[in-house]
Amino acid sequence: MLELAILGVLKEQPLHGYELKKRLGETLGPLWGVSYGSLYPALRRLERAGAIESVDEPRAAIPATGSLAGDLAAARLRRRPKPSRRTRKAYRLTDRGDATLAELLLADDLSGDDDRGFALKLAFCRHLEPAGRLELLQRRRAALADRLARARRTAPGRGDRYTRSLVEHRQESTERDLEWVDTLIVAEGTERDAATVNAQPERAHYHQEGATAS
Amino acid sequence: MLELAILGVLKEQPLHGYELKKRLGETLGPLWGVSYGSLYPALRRLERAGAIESVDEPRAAIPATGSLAGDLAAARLRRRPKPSRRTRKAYRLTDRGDATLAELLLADDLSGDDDRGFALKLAFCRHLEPAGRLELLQRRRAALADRLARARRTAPGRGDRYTRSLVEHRQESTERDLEWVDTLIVAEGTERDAATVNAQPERAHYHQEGATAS
DNA sequence: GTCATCATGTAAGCCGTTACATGATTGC
DNA sequence: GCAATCATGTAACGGCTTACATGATGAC
Repeated sequence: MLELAILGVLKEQPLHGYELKKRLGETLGPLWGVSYGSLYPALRRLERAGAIESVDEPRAAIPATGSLAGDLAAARLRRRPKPSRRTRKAYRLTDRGDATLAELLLADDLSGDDDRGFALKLAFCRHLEPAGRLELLQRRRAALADRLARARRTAPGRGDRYTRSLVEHRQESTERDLEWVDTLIVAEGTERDAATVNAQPERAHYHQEGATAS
Repeated sequence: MLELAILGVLKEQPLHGYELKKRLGETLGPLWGVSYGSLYPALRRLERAGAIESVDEPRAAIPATGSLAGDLAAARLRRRPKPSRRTRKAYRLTDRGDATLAELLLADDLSGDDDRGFALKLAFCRHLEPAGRLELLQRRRAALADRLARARRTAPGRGDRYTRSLVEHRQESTERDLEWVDTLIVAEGTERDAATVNAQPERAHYHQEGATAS
């Protein structure tokens, strides 16, 4: 999970550990506070695995992608009078790392079951092609539906007042989660239709064809 | 957390590890699947700490509390023709374990922040006196309110479509959690009032709740 | 007598944490 | 020069999991 988060953030721009941690804290929010004790070892692991590489001269590595934050970071790294600064290693995603990211995003593991895992994947799923994104959402949907079915199957009267209320509340939460994922799936579909229409403007009225092969 | 769960279950009746695991699976539901690899060491720790003690002859230890499951377990343990069965150690909560349970339920630790921790405590908070229960609920309320305030303070437009939707959904969930805890707090208040009323039996026609005292 | 289940345990590992140690850069 | 911050790392531990090893009991 950590590695997925790291690759996801580095996909957008090269960063060094310290700033990476801050960025993770921002984007994942209160959802996950990564610590240095796990971050730096993870970076080394990823580097050894060839998923990321350190760039000693970040000014040459950042071609002003148009990302505001990226440009700011690049500027910050640039504006140093002395070319010392031997510490502070920025890491950049390699092609292999890019593949690894896609792989991790599609992995069966913590997609449907683990709530935090799904949130994490969703936060980075923009780096996935539409089909993969849809699959991720549908796996989640299936897991939630299953959880809900299980919850409904168990006898409703068990436990004391508190446990009953807890179970009931959790079930409602699951129902809402399911509805939410459904809206995401629908949005994904209309998004794809819009893209199709944009690609072939003159044949917009033929949009029956399924493209369901998964 | 494991120890809290174990003590909470054993508070109701003595059980041996195997059945304890099943019971945990039932009451905590899909929320938590404990494994033997953590359960048995935890039992030994608790025994060394004096919080629980093993009862070799469970038939003498279960005085038919009226609990259906308890009686069934006792019957199961009773109906063996040969008095062998040296394996299978049932554990019973000691007075010290009782105190430990109350302590763990009131600990600041995972009450407000950790969702799973709160759920776990709520599932066993019936073993707490009303004041402690109220405090638990209010700590949770405070944590949720804080989380919500933080979520509202951050700029709403950040991130891509998926991240925005995720953040929004999480915020709504937190709002619902907060409302739910509020209803629990209110119920706690009316419960206390009802208890006061019950102390004066001429008002018995107010009895909303059936046999809540375990 | 053998198979499923009940039952207890150990070993290794995973994935993260906290606490600590260290050093560079910047602002005053 | 000194403090605050930036920045990287290590060591020890925590809590739980999986996989494995072992054995008793009961049903057929």
